[in-house]
Amino acid sequence: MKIATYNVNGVNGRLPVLLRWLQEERPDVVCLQELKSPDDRFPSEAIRAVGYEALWHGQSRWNGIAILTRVGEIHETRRGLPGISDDNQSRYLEAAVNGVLIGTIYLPNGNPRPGPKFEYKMRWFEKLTEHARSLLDTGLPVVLTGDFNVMPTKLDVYKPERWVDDALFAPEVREAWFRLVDQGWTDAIRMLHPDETIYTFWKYLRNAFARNAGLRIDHFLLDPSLVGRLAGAGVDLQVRAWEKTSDHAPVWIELSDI
DNA sequence: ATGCCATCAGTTTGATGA
Repeated sequence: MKIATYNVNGVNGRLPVLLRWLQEERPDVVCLQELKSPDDRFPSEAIRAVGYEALWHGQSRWNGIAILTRVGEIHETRRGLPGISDDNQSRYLEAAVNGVLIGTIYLPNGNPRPGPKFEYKMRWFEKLTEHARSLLDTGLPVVLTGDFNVMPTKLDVYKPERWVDDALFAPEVREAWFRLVDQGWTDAIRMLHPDETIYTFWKYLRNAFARNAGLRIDHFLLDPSLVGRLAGAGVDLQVRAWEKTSDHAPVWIELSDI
């Protein structure tokens, strides 16, 4: 089963790119972030026309996440994190799909740091970590994936020295990441590619993609029961070069069948 | 230190992003 995550930066503005990528790569399950669409404008018909059922949790203008599948049904298990009011920021959606519990995440950016947005990011991270603990305790196969807005190590940042005060790379944010991962999760990309420079985001500015001045902020976390099934992982870099593309590229993992 | 570019709404500039 191939599972992908893609921060589309506007699902309606990005629709041609999204549909082309779905048709060319045919991932089985897809998590989307930054829909920037209210629920009643989510393009479910266009997505269904290329073979995918969808579950979405949008809001006007900002945030928003979705889970797509072309294998079986989507059984929603949660929208919004426990302990975080989800009334005005749609950032977490969870569903059982094809025998795996999938939580998709759009973790707050947190800039500027310090400030209320950074405090919100840290609070959100804490609540995610609490919920992740409860997911591990179920013993079910679980994938947590999406835009975590954190570069875990300096290998994940072009020019790390420029990012140490930023809300995506500040020490306390990386510490929060490792508090989460050290519960027993596996960073799937790093497990298969421990030493490679791998980025998933490049600013639109200054020709950043052509210079490979990027960040690795879109991640897959696997619970222990899934680690043995991890058969591949990568980034669909070609998509980032298309016209009217997102500033993120799609990221994927392959899980072998049981 | 800032802008660099791009999304959205909706009318045109402002909030947001990373």
